[in-house]
Amino acid sequence: MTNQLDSFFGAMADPTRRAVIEQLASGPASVSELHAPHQMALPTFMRHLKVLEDTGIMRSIKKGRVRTCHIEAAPLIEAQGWLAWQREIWESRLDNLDALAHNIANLKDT
Amino acid sequence: MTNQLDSFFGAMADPTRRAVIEQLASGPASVSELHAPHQMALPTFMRHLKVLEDTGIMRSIKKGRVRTCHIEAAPLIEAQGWLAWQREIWESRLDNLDALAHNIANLKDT
DNA sequence: ATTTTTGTTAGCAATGTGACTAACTATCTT
DNA sequence: AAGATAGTTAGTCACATTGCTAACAAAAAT
Repeated sequence: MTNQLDSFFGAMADPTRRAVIEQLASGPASVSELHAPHQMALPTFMRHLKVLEDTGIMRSIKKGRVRTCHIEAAPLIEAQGWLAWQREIWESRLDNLDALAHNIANLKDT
Repeated sequence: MTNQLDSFFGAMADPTRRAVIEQLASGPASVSELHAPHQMALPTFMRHLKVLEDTGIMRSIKKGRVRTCHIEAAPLIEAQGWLAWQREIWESRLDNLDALAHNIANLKDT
């Protein structure tokens, strides 16, 4: 029962990592470009990148001394799917309750 | 920059808590009903419920000796929205790349 | 050939997380 | 009134997470 979702949500729980995702969403970037907006020390930041890469949310290749990072679609889609699925279930349930309420109202009217 | 998303994703990072959400999606349930499918000790399980409640994903009321839990829509919607937004951004980017690739192909053809 | 840039490795400290047991309270049931 | 049921509180423990600094390596620029 330990899905991909575990590590995905874990990865997204950190604001720094979400910010990296947001930045990467508009195109690939190098480590230092990604690091620039953040206050923390570079090694600390690298650990965040490692988490993203280990989860499969991000991939990177090193060319010369520059490592370029880019986003990977699959995990985001899976997680969004899970949430959408949950939402569908409880929304249909709410609809049923709503229908039930209407039926009761109609009974009153007749 | 420390949104609701922080605690939301943190809450969803645990399989036990996701299982609770899944169970709650099909209707409210008591603490022991929610606990039943899980091996862990009750106090441990209660902590998971507390996390869900603190995050606003779940709410509960106690009547007599039974505490009944039900799901709360807002945070799930917000998170799904964030993911959808991210996805839109990189999908449009991929579309652009695709269009670019086509243009290049067309240039070759002419 | 130096120096600068870009990233990496190693090791440490503080805090957070998820699990447990034991003991307890409050509410139904009998 | 006694016992069973449902949940709670308190205290402990191991491990993961997130931050740091210092020292290092490899590539590019001068």
